[in-house]
Amino acid sequence: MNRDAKRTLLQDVAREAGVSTASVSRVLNRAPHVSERLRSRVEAAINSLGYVPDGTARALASRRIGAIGALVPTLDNPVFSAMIDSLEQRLKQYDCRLLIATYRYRLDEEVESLRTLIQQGIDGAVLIGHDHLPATLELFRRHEVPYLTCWHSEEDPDWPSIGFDNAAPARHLAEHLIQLGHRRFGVISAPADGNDRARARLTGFRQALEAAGLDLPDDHVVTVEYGIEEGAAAFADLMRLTPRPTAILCGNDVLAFGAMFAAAQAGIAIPDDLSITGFDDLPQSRFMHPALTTVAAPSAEVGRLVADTLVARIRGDQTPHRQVLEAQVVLRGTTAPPLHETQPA
Amino acid sequence: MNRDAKRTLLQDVAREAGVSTASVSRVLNRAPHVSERLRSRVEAAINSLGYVPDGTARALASRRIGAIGALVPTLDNPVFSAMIDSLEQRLKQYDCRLLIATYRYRLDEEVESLRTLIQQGIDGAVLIGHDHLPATLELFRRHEVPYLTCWHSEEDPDWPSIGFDNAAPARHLAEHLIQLGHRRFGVISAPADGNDRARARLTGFRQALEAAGLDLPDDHVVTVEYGIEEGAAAFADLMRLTPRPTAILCGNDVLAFGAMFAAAQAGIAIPDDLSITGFDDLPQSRFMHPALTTVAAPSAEVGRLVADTLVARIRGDQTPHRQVLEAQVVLRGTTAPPLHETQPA
DNA sequence: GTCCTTATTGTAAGCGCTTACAATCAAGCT
DNA sequence: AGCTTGATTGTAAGCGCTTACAATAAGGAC
Repeated sequence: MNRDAKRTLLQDVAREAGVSTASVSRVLNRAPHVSERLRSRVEAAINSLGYVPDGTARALASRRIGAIGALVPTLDNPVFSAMIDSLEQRLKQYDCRLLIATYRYRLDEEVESLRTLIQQGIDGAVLIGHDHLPATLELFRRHEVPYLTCWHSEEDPDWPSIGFDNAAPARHLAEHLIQLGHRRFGVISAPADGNDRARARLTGFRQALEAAGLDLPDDHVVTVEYGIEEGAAAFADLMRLTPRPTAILCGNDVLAFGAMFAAAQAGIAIPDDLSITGFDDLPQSRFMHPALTTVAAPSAEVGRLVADTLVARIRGDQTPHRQVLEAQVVLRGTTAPPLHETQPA
Repeated sequence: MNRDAKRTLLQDVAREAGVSTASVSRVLNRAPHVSERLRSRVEAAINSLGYVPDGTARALASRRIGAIGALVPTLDNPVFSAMIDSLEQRLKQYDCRLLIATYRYRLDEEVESLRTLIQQGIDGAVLIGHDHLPATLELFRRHEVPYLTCWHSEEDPDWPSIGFDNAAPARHLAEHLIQLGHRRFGVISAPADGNDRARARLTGFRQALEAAGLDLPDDHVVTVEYGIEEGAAAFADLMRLTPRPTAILCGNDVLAFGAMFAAAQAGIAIPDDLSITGFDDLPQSRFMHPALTTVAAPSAEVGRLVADTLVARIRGDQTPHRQVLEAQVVLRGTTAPPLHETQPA
């Protein structure tokens, strides 16, 4: 922003209205103890001069920035962009802007981005998930920046959170498949390193299998980066196992899309020959053929609640340390009993 | 950010290093005329005190913010979030942060958001598309904020741009279908109001049809909001026409997904009974069954180029007023000759 | 050795606003 | 009328940094 141009300043408004700068500032900030008469005089001056306060000066003097930072692994994943979308819309209602930084699942890059954001000036910040470097916490503490994590539901005194249990719905998904008669499972997971959500989902799958006395050999768990193509490749790997799994649990919908695509290519019928599940419930998941059985991550709700809660924290209000939302299993068309098998038990 | 805690200030660093505040500032800003000896002394002091400069004060004094604003209709559309993702990554290299605001396709909300961003402080801004209210331009001019528009390629002295022609590829898509033998077309378009891209694509479709002497009655163009469901509903409308169109041109991939879904539901085979095209080339489009014929919008490339160009403009460098990228038609499986028709000509 | 340049460094005046504190004033009491 | 009280408004000191300008030091040329 070029300020060489002589802008109208608060001072000019004060002169125009014949009041002090303090009064103008008070009107601007809706402070108490301002008479109607003064207010209207100032407002008239503001309008006639087209005055726009300088946010930078305001921030310096008031120690409030009017913006929060959001650190997300990537915006490429619709599940995050949906969350950010609702977060931003809600923040607007609090007259608060949104600064975004991505770190491509590299926690050290997360720290760096956070450092820059804090230095740049933010009133608060929200992170995704529970996995973070100690340096991250240290930054928040040191600069006394209110913060929140989301998308998980771990209980941790260090990390206030708004999210949902990633393990339980994953377990339910697996239990559902077990109940349908499946005994041999394959899993396609996102890299678990620095990604507690991926780990929790995997844990959920494992819990269900273990409880049913089923085995999940290491080579039945394929870890791949996020992406349809990656999901397809992982699927191909799993199909090379003998005997083949009859159900594939995917760590997210996009991986499941890839698996479904690869299945179609290979002439494997879903769900007759093989069941597949996802996690996230992206908009298109219910429009697939067949529609994807998955878990509905409450993206928009998380975004809204993060906005409300973080703003409250910034104001110094008390807020719950941990807020857990529902992530419902959505049974659709990609899961069915394993038809071509004898079904024991 | 709470500054009640006594932070280390630039002053403290100066005292610790036994130099003036100006010298510290010079070191911080890599200014010329600083001796090695002084530099290292100051750097040592900075490290030992763990000093972090205050971005707000810096912004006020230097008149540089270190952040740009991006105004997008919505992040819910992957095509935009992909662009934003690459924009942010590239900006990081210039040590520049990204402020995001969405306006849900309401141009008056765009103006308001821009006003807030400018007031808050941004060094530059990027808008989507060519349709904007005069007030938007007025804001840029008045506050002398460097700006850019993207995602379109209109030639307009008021609006520097980085994007691609939306009409030409749309025309090519229609021409391709005409060449395949199609004569009766349906169009599913996003609302054209305030959305030049949607209009341009529609224009492209019309040009091709007109050139071929084909008619496109008003009831063959259905306008719906963005969304799979919306696309499906529009498709159903078009299928009620008699005689039915043999090809449906969709304004974007998501609408095409909806159409494909509805077609499957209705037992209409794509592409045998009906051809469908999209626009955007979302990641999943090539993984549909059949894979979607569409136009590849260079999202990531636009993001990168916007970052490079806007930063250059902020620095005062000369940059091209209009940069046009390629948006290639991608022929895939949803388009084929209209089999069940006698093919004239 | 003196004077002029040029490279470094310091001094201090802002950047445009907020806000503690002081001053003012009208209203309510005695 | 004189005093108190509380609501309004003004005064001016910052917020933490950058940078124009002055001052000083260090080379060179004569």
